[in-house]
Amino acid sequence: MPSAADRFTEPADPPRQLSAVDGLAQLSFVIQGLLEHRAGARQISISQMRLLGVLRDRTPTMNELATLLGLDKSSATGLVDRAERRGLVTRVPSSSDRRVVLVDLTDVGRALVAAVSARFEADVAALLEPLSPPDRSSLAAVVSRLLVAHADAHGVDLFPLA
Amino acid sequence: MPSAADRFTEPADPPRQLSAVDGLAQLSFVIQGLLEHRAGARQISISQMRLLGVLRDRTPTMNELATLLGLDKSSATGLVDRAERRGLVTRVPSSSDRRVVLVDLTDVGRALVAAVSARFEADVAALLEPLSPPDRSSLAAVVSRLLVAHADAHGVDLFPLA
DNA sequence: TATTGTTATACTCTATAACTATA
DNA sequence: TATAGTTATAGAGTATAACAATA
Repeated sequence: MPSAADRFTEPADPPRQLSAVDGLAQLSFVIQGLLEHRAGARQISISQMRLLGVLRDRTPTMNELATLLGLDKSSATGLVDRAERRGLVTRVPSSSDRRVVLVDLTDVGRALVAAVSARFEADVAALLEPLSPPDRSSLAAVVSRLLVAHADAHGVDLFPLA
Repeated sequence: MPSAADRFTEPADPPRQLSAVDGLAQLSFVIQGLLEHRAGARQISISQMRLLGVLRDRTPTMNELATLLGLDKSSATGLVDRAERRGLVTRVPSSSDRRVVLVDLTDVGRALVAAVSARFEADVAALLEPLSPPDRSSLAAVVSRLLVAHADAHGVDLFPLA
């Protein structure tokens, strides 16, 4: 695993051509870093951002939420507790089953996730800016193919922000 | 931010063509998930994995280590404490300055990071398997260009495993 | 009895501030 | 005084196990 951090100690590193494997691995760290930075600017963790992202087009039960985020029920309780304390989400009792709690975005939460997402996507777009339009679209096509193949093979494995 | 998690509730989702921005954002989550999974199989967190990765080709001081990982000194102390308790790293007193502590991988730590890295890289390689060799190498070329441009623009921003 | 959600508890990870020991 | 590292403390995030309320 060649390290980009090597540039820290070897600044004169000649630009080498990375393998697709190494390049994508490094790129994934860069992109996660962009998200962390944009979310952090609003005092939001990646976990909170994923929570808000999931809620953008859903009002799930606590149980469904935990499954969507790949967390234990008790972890979801804590995550929602902290988000609720900050006014980003609300707990709504279900009318049909008194055991069930639904989780919903507040207006503040919705505005926050929209703002962070927009800035993050702009960052990724800026990252892609050195590419020519044809390069960009062939990259999009190749990456789409990878994601579709991966989703087909693993079903429900991918969990981006939302 | 289109969500891959949508496939959870809409399994019949037709394969859509994602934009390069959305595709790369999602792909970064997939790749981070692969790493988390392989590290987790050895009871190792991403933070511990990054620590071990940094130490693969360095024996830094605590201070250097904190800088390399982008952490506060005190966070590095805790990270190294836990790794040392598990026999993955050792603290070595500096011979030239009695305030300084160097951090080194143990053989166990070195074997662990090698094993996890190898499996993770194989996972990424498997992810790329649907691509034809020419597609793979053009992907490698494009991604390399992005990383070089990003490194040039931001200096020391990229922090993969190591 | 089974399910939904919370609570109790414990551990990792991170940060800030104060401290010790060198330099 | 300044630097290297640790400790004290606090909070987020996660998990397991036990629990209460409801079905």
